[in-house]
Amino acid sequence: MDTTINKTIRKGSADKRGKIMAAARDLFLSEGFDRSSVDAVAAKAGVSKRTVYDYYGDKQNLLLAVVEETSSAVLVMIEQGISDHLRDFEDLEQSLILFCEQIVASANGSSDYMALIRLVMVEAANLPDSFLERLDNAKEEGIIRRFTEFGQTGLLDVPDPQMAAKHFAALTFLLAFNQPRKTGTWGDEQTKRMITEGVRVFLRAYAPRTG
Amino acid sequence: MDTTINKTIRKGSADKRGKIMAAARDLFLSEGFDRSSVDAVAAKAGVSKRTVYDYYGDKQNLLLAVVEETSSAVLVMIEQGISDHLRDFEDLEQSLILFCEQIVASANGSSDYMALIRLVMVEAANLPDSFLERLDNAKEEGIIRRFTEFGQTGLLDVPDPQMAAKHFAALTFLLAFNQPRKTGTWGDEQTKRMITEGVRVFLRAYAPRTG
DNA sequence: TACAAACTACACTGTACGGTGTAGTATAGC
DNA sequence: GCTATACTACACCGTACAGTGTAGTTTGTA
Repeated sequence: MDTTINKTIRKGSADKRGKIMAAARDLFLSEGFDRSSVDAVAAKAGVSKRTVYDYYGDKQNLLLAVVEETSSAVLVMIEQGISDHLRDFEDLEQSLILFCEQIVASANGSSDYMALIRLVMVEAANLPDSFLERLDNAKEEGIIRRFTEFGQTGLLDVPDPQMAAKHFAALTFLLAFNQPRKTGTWGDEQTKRMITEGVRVFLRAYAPRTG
Repeated sequence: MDTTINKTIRKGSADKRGKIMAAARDLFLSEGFDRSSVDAVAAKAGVSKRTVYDYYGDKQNLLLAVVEETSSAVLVMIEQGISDHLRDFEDLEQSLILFCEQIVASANGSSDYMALIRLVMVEAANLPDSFLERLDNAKEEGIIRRFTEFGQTGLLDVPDPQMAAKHFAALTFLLAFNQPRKTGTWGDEQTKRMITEGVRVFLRAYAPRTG
């Protein structure tokens, strides 16, 4: 989707555009939308404030672009995790753990899932119809597909793959993300243990029935 | 803790104080801290802006009071849910479901857990040392105690009650709260189903070993 | 009724910020 | 060199809002 305003579409450097996006993303995700001034975004991007307005029209539109870009990054990251760990593997438990760890680890970059959710929730009123819902559904899709297959091959007992995906997410990264982080980043030992335990509980509940 | 500023402690109407608190709570939780002006709080409380400042000193301090009050309300609400459903019961599954439904239902009032979490997360930088952590721990305590007992009486197999409490919360209300809500409130059929399924998965994973 | 505390109404200050307008500079293609 | 486009620097406007000061009004109480 094109999020630029009509009046002035700069053709030239997609470079500047990228720098503005990155700066806005960093600031919005860490400081929040209201607390980030356009002046600050411009300064961080190494660009004049006027250029920001020439590219994105107004602050609202910039937010929209940031949310779209970050959503996309999050989805790509999840897809990557699936490719890396849930296509070919030997130990299901170990693979699920690695998958989660990769997701959680990547939340300290341009695809911070939790920061995005927070931003979208707070700013929901000013965003087009339920961005959150779309993101929420899209995020699950890949996992649902894998779980469906696991069900078919008898690796798991999943009568409702969508619900199973929700449960899996809840027990692992959702739990990790909702954990108060002291140091500012995830990835510590406690988080790893939480993921491991979450995966085990999931597998215990969704193990194939042996009867 | 007394959150009033020193200079003028009004003795008279704790009534006004309550009205200001309620107004600030409603506005901060629904609109967010930055988006709520002190003028709006005063108007909603039916009180002059000056009175707000006389009682609470500044906006920051008002936020602090709101967070403390709401935290307290949330904890009381959880304790109430435990008393109502997890002390004496016949069917564990049914009781856990009722417990969760009560928690989720009460999130449309003065003890909106999720709104509080959101507020504290966004405003974390301006709040005393990790309010979030304290709230997070306190919230689990009651549940941990119940699960510990369930473990002792053989109702569940819980080697680590704290982790079990986290898993339970994740599978039920955490999941429900993170669900995008369209209508503005929870409590619909989909939420009920999610709670039911979450409780079942929890019980499947933590059932006593029959071996 | 008299007095003090509680409270309101309101004017006012300072500041931060979204957004615009514009003159001037850099740059690339002709 | 000429010209158009991209961009900066900067002044500027309007507004929203935190917080204060104060004069005057209400209200509880002796």
